[in-house]
Amino acid sequence: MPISPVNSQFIPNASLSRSEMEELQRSLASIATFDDTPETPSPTALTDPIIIGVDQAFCDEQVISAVVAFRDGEIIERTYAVSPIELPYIPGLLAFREGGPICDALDTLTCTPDLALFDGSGRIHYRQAGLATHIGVIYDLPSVGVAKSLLCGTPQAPTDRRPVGWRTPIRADEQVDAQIGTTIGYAYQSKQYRPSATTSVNPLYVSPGHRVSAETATELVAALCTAYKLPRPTQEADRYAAEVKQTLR
DNA sequence: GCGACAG
DNA sequence: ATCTTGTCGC
Repeated sequence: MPISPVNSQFIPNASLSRSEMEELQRSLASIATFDDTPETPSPTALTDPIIIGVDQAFCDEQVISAVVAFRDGEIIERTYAVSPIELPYIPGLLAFREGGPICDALDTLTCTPDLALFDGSGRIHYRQAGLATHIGVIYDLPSVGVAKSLLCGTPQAPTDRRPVGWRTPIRADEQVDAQIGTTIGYAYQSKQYRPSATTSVNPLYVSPGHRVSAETATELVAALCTAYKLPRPTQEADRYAAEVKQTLR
């Protein structure tokens, strides 16, 4: 059975004003769940749940939103949607640029995912409403945000030159709409840094999207990071989006 | 005015 | 995100 929007009032509308977008984010953040639920997949039993990775590629005025579904480490479905770009990139409003296209792609998925991984932040966001949280709430689906750089918040410890598996909490600071000190995610070293000093590998910034805790989100990403820096679902979605992009040229 | 800023 | 060749290193 396919998934469908549960909280459709949050489906991104690119024609809203900036303040209206921010207000909608505060509203959806208030109903987001940054804790594990009975339906949250267990990081130590990842053979049964269906996990999807979502990522985008851009081509002129269009966005290719790709979704790759996994079960027991195998790809069971791939789908995508091509949508018009309706908004430029604005830090803090990424969901209004990529969210619509992502919903277009998710609505063509035929399987029923138990968890979604997104390229971008979840709770690590000024209003605790990053892309992963936004889409997770719309479908009421457990979701995790995996960003390659930090949008806001402060790492508890310096993140440079850390060994694989190392992590440190990302704490809310004055620019985050949360009690200062709240753990809103983790920096996670998924790949070894270059001992050569001249080149280094930055950590991933993992945060809860919806219905998952920061700790479980990080454990899930750790379990899904195999050969690459990015977790498999996201890595494959990235590759698939690029593959589709070539087709459109 | 200055600095910061997911993709 | 995207524009882009070679090159250093495991």
